[in-house]
Amino acid sequence: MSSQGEAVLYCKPLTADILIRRLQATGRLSMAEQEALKTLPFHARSFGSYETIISQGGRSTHCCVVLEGWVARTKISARGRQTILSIHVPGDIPDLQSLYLDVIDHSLTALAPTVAGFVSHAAVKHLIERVPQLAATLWRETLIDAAMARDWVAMLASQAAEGRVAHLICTLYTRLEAVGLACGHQLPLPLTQQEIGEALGLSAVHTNRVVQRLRRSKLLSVAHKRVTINDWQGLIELAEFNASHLHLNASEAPEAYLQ
Amino acid sequence: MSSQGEAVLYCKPLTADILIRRLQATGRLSMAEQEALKTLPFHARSFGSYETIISQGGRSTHCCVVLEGWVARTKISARGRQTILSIHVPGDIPDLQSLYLDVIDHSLTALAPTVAGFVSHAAVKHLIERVPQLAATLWRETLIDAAMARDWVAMLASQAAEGRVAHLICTLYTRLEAVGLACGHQLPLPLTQQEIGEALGLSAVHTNRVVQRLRRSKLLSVAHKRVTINDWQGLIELAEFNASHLHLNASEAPEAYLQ
DNA sequence: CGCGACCTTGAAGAACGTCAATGGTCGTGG
DNA sequence: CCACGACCATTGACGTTCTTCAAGGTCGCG
Repeated sequence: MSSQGEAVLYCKPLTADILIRRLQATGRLSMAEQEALKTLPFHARSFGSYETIISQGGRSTHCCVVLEGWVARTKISARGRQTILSIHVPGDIPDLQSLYLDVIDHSLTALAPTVAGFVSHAAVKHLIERVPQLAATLWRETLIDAAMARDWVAMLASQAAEGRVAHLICTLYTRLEAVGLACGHQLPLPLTQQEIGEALGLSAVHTNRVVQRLRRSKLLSVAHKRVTINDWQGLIELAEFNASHLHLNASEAPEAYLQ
Repeated sequence: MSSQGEAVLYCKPLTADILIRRLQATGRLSMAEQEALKTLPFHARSFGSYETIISQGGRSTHCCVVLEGWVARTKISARGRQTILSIHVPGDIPDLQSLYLDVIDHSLTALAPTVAGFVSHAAVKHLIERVPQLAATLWRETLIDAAMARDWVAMLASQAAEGRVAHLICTLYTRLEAVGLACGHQLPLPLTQQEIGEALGLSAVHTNRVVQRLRRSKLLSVAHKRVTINDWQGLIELAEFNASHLHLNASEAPEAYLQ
């Protein structure tokens, strides 16, 4: 864990907030659970773009919650080529699995200036003993993470480049909206086309051409690291996107639910 | 759940055996856990090739353990094309996630004559209340499943056709070996080339050509639905395969662990 | 024997990768 | 304020990989 800024906080309202907001979006938290979460002691730490948050191969003693910014699970192949396995936004806990799997098989990298909160495994384990219902909630969270990975597999195996890019935009929008970080079919997107390619298994050049095609066909537009979706329905159809695997409560992400 | 044969059994030694063998391969089960697992009541049921075990979109009340045969998670896209999300062998619990996610976002299909054991969610939940350590064990099992999905993502995003086929063979061999269903670099493989293609995002024709190339380069040979790996090290390098994401105990799967 | 399921082959074209060069934008230092 | 460099998006040309269509071939099984 490399570091820039650092501070110990007993859950600034704001930071506990995003985690609770996320867990509320995929389930129902009892008051007891919310109170318990607010007692979780964690360190907050800032990372610059491309800084490594956790490195592959290590053993970790803490779980990391994304508080602000963008994080990717990355893996570097033997041939030195980087792959992005998943992309995480505030409220996600991208290494919750480290609670029970000691060796980390991928790195966590900041894709933009990011603030992450670190909670020790011991604290989490103590918490779920004290509030057993939270064990189910957190387990469920890892199951949703797995469902997202399977959805990603389906996208890679069944879609050509255009559908993949469309799918990426659809998921990111839906997930950001669920935690209140996007609305009105607009979303921030700090990724470079190179990185989008690394996530989708495409070259940067081809990614560029595909993005241009999506713009020309009026599905979306891009400006200043923000994407505007001009034709949500069209994008969903192209992507064959179905948000059900995100297991969001019905109130959020309206359109995506109408199959 | 369609059905052929059916029988209620209180854990035939043989069937509890494969599940325990699998859980032993990825962790350590205490005697208490083993005893508890043996009390789990389940139905066994047989399925013919291509029969659907659980259909997408339904809600499930049971978890399904593969006792014999081959099972795939499948998804049918809007364009009617089937994708295989993952492949499961005896000892796997391919829908353990249904315990906390009520809507199933994929189907389970038998790829060969298969026997599956069904355990009600209620029974599992009762079990993990009684033996809390089993909750961690089963949670961990779902985390390994997620790690496998991420590995699959990395393979699809970073590998060309030859590497993908090599990777598939490497994982299947390692996993079968872990439960004692393969050894000596030979494994049963009932999948058609069409299905291998559906799993790897390739057309059946191209899959065929790639398999031929692997045979001509002496990496493996195929006969009577059995694959013989002639050059394990070469196959691993081509596949960039690393078994660490399977989290098997070091004693199993020897070579794959070096590197 | 004949049928069906699967594997194999060829040919043409679409999708995608690589290499290399150009242009745009932004922040920084002079 | 301008020049510069860094980083990113964009473009063209060319080669490779992969898909699709269509037509055999092989093997096991009724």
